[in-house]
Parts: sequence; structure tokens; C-alpha cells
Amino acid sequence: MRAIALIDCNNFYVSCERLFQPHLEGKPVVVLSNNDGCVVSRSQEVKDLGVIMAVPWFQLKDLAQRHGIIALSSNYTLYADLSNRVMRLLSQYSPNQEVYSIDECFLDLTGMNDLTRYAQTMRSTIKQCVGIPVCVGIASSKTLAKLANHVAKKQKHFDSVCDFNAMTAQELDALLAHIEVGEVWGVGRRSTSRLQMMGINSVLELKRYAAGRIRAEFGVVMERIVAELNGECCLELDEVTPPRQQIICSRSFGMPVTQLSDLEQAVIAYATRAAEKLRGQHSLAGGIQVYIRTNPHKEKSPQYQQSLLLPLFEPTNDTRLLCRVALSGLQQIYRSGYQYQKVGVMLTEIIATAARPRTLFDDVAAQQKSAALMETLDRINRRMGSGTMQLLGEGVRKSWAMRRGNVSQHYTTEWDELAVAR
DNA sequence: TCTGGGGTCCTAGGACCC
DNA sequence: TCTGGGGTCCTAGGACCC
Repeated sequence: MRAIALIDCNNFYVSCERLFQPHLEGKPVVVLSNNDGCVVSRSQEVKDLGVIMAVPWFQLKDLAQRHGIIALSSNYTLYADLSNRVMRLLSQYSPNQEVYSIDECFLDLTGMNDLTRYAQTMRSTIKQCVGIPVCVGIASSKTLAKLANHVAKKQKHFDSVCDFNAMTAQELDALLAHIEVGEVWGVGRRSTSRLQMMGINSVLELKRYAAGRIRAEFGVVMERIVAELNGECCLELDEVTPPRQQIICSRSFGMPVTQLSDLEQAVIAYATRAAEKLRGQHSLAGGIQVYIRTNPHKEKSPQYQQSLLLPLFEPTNDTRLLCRVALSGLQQIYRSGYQYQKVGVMLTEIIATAARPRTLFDDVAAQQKSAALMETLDRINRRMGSGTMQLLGEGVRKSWAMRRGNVSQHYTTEWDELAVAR
């Protein structure tokens, strides 16, 4: 039988912060999204207070004051570095690893013995070497492994490791009968309410739903989920992350923006970041889309949103060209008199640089010159810090930049911000 | 006052072709 | 008067994930 493990870090962002600020241990802590907007990570103490995921922070101000909830701005540089350390350690426990997100990965443990003990070793090693607590779920399909992980987290007597394969079919079904159908990976809010209206409330009920009918009513995705719940492994581990088919860079502003000149700076900044990511995966983009919008939550102020997809004459990853085209798009969709909340840039029709189509009109010398310049730019920014060299149009003052009220140090990635041991 | 950012996949419908 | 059937490609939008 297949044995797939899903290892998931507990309250990952909060755990990262606690690692370098041990005084946060045992206290209610949240980490907020960009602009200190929403809650994206909660300590157990905060979950126990009934705070749900993604709730806007300003709605919690009263509760936070009463219970002394500590709110931190997100520090993605720190989280990404610690994530890499966790993933590298975990990769030693199996020849097949899929890094699924910043805080979780799948490992193929098929054919290995005494998996509960093996998983406990993984846990204690990660805790000791990196300092991050994790839970492990093991089962015969990815979807079941996700559920096993959920059980490992919620039911304390499993001691953070739950192996469905070690249970009898009756034991497993008894467990699934008490898990809500919305906990299943791939069953979101909409499907949950539809399923509930059909009388399917528990995971066990979904598992037993006739496969033919589920396809007619919910499509192939749900059909696959039901098969996976029945132990049939339909989703293989994706060990190499394929290059992105689209690259998005967008941010909400720290305050409403009305001037075209500020929007232009932001568009240049985001197109620059997107172009860096594009070159990072050795690709070219054939099109670039720009969008702007006002704040949809401010129902009383006039609303406007617009986007424009601009095809490129030939695929490129040159920051200067991408910025120029993005700017022309912005100028076409900009309307004065609105308070803008967000602009974004999306690169599309992405192909590998090696697959660049050749045409009669190729200016090979210009392409080489561009590639050399971009490589130099990237090398300088890698070595001296991101943003060391930028286009002037991105601006220096950046009044539109996002708010980050309470961000921690770059404890592991900047020499002058390293943690000090006494 | 204050509501994130970055992705993927699937489906339906329209345009177009022979 | 009578107006087919089958295919592809593209786009927008929905649903979902973390």
C-alpha cells in the first residue's frame, strides 16, 4: 500500500517569530498580512479565543485589548529562510519530496516500516535543528494524508502523528464520520454548502457517495477527491515545481492613491519584481496585464476597476521593456477622480528562454545585450540587497508603500540583524 | 480609519472553421 | 419553404488552495 506523509508546520509564521522572541511563547500572538490587514497566522491561544483565519485586524481591536493579543507584521524573508531549512531536513527522510507550500510538504514513505516512530523522529529532529514544531499525517493518498494531518493536529492523544494506514477500515471510518466534509482538501465553501444541502455532512458520507453521481453533479475534480478518500491514489507527488505559467505582482497601497504619477511608480516597481521572478525561472513573457482598482470595501466612494492585457511584439524578460509596456497600459486605463487602493501587474504567455521562437527579424545582438544587462542587474541586487539598483521611475520616496507597523528583524538573512546570544 | 497576495485547474460560451 | 454537425481555440469567470 502507498504511504504518503504530509508534514505541516504548526502555526508556521507565529512559530518563526517565537523562535527569535521566546518571550512570545505561551502568549496570544497573530501575524498579519501586508498592510497589517488580515490575520494570516494564529497561535493556539488565539485560536482558543475563537479568532478565525483571515479576519481583518481592525475588527479584533477590542478582543485584542482585552486579552493582550500581540500582532506582528509579516516578515516573509524570515519565514522563507526557515521554510528552506525545514524542507532540506525533511528531504533526507525520503527520496521523493513535494514541497507543497511554505509550511508543508509531502514525502513518499511507501515500503518503510514503523512509520509512526519514523515520523516522531522527523518531528524531534526538526524541532531540535530548526526549532519549528510540526505534525505528520500518513495515508494511502494525498487527500487522506491531509486529513490524517488534521487529525494529528486536533486530537491530542495522537501526539502529533496520525497514520491512517495503521488503522482498520472500521476504525478509519469511525474517525471520518466525525470530521466535517468542509475539512477535505479541495472542498471549499461553495461545495460544502451544496453537499450539506444534499445531506452530506461528514467526510465518511462523501467517501461513500456513489462515484457516478458525484461526477455528474460536481465534475471531475470532486470525483477525484472521492476516489482519493477511498484510498485510491490519483494525485502523484510533484517533485519538481514546474515553471510558473503566470507571474503576478500586486500590493494594496498604504493609503488611498489618486495621482497617476504614484500609480506609475508602483507599476514600475511591480513590473520590476515580476521581471526578476521571470528571469529567476529562465523564462520570457509574451504578454503583460495591468490592473487597477479602488477599495471595494468602501461602498460610499466611487468605484472603478479596469484591466488591460498588452501583447508584446516578441517574448521578453527585459525589465525596461516590460515596464514601458505596463506603463502605457496603466495610462490607458487610468481615470482621474478615484481613490485607488491597488495596482497589479501580471505576466502571461510565459515560455522558457531556450524555447524563444526565431524570426527573420530577430536582432540577436540586441537580445544578447539585454540578457547581459539584466544578468548584471540581478547579480548586483542579489549580492548587495534587493533594490540596490532600480529604474529611476520606481521612485525613491514611495509614499504609496504599504504599512508594516510591527515587523521583526531579518534574524537569519542580514548580517547586521542577526540574533545576539548572551 | 483600518479588509492580503499569488497561484492552479476546470467549465461554459462565443467565434470561427470546414 | 427548407438552414448540419463536429471540431478547435480563446477568454472570462468560478472555485479552490495556502
